[in-house]
Amino acid sequence: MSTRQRILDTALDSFGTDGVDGTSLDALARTLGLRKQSILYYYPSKAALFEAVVDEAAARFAEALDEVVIDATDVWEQVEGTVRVVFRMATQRPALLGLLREASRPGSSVAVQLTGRLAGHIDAARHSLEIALKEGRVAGEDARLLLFSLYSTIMGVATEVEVLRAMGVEPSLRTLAQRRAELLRFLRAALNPSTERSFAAS
Amino acid sequence: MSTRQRILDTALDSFGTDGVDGTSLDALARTLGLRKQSILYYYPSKAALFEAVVDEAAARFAEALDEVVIDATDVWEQVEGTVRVVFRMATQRPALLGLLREASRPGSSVAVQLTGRLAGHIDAARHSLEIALKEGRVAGEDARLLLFSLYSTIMGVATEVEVLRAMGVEPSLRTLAQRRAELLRFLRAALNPSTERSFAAS
DNA sequence: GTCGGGCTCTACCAATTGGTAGGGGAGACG
DNA sequence: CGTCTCCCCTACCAATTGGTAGAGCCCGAC
Repeated sequence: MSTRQRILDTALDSFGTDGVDGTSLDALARTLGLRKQSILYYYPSKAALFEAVVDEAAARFAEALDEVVIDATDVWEQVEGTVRVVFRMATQRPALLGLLREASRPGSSVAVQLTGRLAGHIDAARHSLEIALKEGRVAGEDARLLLFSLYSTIMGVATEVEVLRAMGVEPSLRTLAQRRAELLRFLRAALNPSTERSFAAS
Repeated sequence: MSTRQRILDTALDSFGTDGVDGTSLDALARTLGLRKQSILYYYPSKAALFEAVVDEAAARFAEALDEVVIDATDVWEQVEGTVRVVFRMATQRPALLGLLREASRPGSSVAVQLTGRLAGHIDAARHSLEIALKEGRVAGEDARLLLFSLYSTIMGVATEVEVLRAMGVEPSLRTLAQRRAELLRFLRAALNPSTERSFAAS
């Protein structure tokens, strides 16, 4: 792999795990077996490197989601596929999800950039949600807000490991399957159109 | 307000907004109209200050949740109340939620501390969920995982402002009410016990 | 008055930060 | 051979980092 790509990869892991502010170019170079100046040769500044890393992460995320969108024939399959993709990432490359979290922090400088790269997928998802809503195949009022709720749930369940611990569940491969099953059940119930308004308080 | 408390408050806002690594003691002191050494007089190190801030945030969060738990007579009211509390914080003190997010980052040194402080509330919530599950009043398999899903959804919807923007919704007071209504509808549907397994794929 | 504790300050410090300037080696190509 | 480009390096920099040492000030108690 080219040095340029190695830097990008290592930076993604480090930024996604320790945060951008928590990662120094020196430390990054050390784990790469390089000097900091070699990093600055490829990327003129730390900010530029971060932007490149965000682009890389967005590209990988989009790429993984593409499989889902292509195969899926309806909304529920898309949700299921997205959960599959996100959970795969959570085990194989948690730093990638951490980086998305880092880049989408309120007030982040790269938030616009990140969301721009994923705009196509977001639009597609919103569109199929809109259709499904109109046809009464899923429950909800606003496709955008529904998509937002779905995203929050999936990403939260996939990444909030410490919260999971707080609930008394130690993260492991065995509990991961359970978590996924429970998440899918949760989402399926939330999208189920047949029961709107049938569950009143108390 | 005492200087000690002022430091704690300002640090909470700064840590919650810019992150711990993104906040220097010098900058913090500057916004306080003090020298950094005055901060270090009250808190012997930045790490100690962070721990104190985490405790403070946990206490405020717990305090706000207490109102909910006291009033609530059933699970759904607790969920509704929690959403109310979290959304109030999201508008009145977003940095507090930001700090919870910061403190619960995977691998965070203060994660144990934070979750310890909230253990009582977590246990109580899990307990009432367990009872409701047993009595068939809510849908689900595992109370802990269900609580985890609920938390992820609520916190995500309340804090992921940039994602919301990506969905095409500009955060404002007007859309906030919509977001909350849609979130409540989403959660209500997800918890609804009457429809388990009635929504198959396709 | 003066003593002492609580509080904030000035003065420093070594280490680390992101970044600049430029040297040198190795291979491609004339 | 020369030289040009690509790549990684050493050397250096000013600014900032968290943290130490200790002086001075205010104020209430004795």
